[in-house]
Amino acid sequence: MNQINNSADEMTMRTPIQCSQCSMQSICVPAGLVPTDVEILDKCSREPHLFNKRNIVFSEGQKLNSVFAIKSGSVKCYTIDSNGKQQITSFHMVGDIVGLESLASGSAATYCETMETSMLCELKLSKLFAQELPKVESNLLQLMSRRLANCSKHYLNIVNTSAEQKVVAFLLSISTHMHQHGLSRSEYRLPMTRTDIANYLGLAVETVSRIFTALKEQQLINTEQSILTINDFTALESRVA
Amino acid sequence: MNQINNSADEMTMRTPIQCSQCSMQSICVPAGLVPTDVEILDKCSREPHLFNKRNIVFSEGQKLNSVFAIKSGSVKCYTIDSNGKQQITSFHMVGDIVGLESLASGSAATYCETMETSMLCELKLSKLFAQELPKVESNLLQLMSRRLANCSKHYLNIVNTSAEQKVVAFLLSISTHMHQHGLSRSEYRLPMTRTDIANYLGLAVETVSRIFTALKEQQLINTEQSILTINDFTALESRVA
DNA sequence: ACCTCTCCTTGATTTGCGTCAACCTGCCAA
DNA sequence: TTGGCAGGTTGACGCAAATCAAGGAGAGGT
Repeated sequence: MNQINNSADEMTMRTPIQCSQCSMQSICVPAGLVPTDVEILDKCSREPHLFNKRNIVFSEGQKLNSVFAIKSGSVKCYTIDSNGKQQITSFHMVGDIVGLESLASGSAATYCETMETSMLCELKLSKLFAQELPKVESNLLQLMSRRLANCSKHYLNIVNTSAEQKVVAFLLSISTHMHQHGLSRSEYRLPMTRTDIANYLGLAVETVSRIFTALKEQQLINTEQSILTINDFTALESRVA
Repeated sequence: MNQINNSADEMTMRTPIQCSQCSMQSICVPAGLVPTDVEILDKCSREPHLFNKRNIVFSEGQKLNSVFAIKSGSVKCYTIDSNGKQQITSFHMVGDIVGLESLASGSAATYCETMETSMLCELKLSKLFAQELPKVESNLLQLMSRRLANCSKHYLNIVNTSAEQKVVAFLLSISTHMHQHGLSRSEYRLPMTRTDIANYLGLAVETVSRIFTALKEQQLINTEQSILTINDFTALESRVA
């Protein structure tokens, strides 16, 4: 998996290319996707873009009349505050749709940057809405409703919890996401750096690092390279309760 | 304003009644509402409910095929975690729509409780979607998109800021909401208790109280009863930057 | 080979805020 | 009148996590 990404990183194209995966719709949609996501991903107009690691998909304030479906890879969304400090607002991985917050204003609310080589499908809103598909809006509504619910959930993880609880809840939430998308929930790649995690959770890097080592010492998790393995779900879940 | 609420508090009806405001649509919609809100509020089926202070509008997990538009008053949404602790996820005031998070799952994601005597219009989703109105979904989409954006904003206020910044940002965000709804941005009622604010912001009550006194000592704000007055916007805004 | 840069880790020290405790006020009921 | 209760304020103290500091490992460039 790492190797695939690394070799792909060496390609430097940023312009839209024909996506080999997307020529086959059946492969395009990961197994286990929830129905709504499938339906929206199916609307993918077969113009997937390949983005290199650390490429900007869109910038804060940029006029934006599309959303992006993540076919592979992962992105982080962040704002830059008045002091120039980056604040990550969300991570998105395979199966996610990015840019929903921009729908109302017509301009992007955050920067969106790939954390690794990624493939995104641009979904033009005009097409989505104007086309024959009457159910897309309902699907989008469902998607956003779920996103709002997730937002509250993340919020709960942030407010009134210890640093350890935040990190554990974070790892478990990714695990859940992976599982929902038909991937292993006990072993997955963590595409983001400790610095990114710390930023996202409102902690210092050092704190995140210390918690990772503590969890490893307790044999609850393992990390090799960027692969995270969860050894004991029940123990972890009891920490966040 | 307080008097009106107090007298209304003495009424103990919880069942739907004819809303005197709603019989006049023009009064029903507060001046200054953003267009989307107006359009959705107009769909209000003229069956506003009067809720007493501290009434439950809906409960977590409850089957829910409606959203609620707040005509007057205010509510708090909260979850109860496994330890029985209440965690407030959002406050909503006049002009807001509550229950959007429940749209996908069909059951309420949080409890919703009035903080004062309030009038809410129930908007049945079946009606909204089945009816002639083709634009409602788009409007709802816009609304949810904006809500998502707000969610991120609140998140930014919570992560990586001092207790003072959280409180100041909180006060300013309410000020903005009031202003958007045609009310005074420099003087408004704070319907929630210090305990609620602390819970919402992830702080201790004592901390919130100390910050209020500090801000008062610096002449930045004033509080009499539950009326909050903002004396110096620029000074406050510089604190959160 | 060497340097630089990013990412991660660990230790020592400091501090912001939570916790505990006490007290005041206003409201309601007996 | 008294007592109970909820909400708010203030002070003293302790701790969890930020900050400061240093060093190691790996990747990439010259």
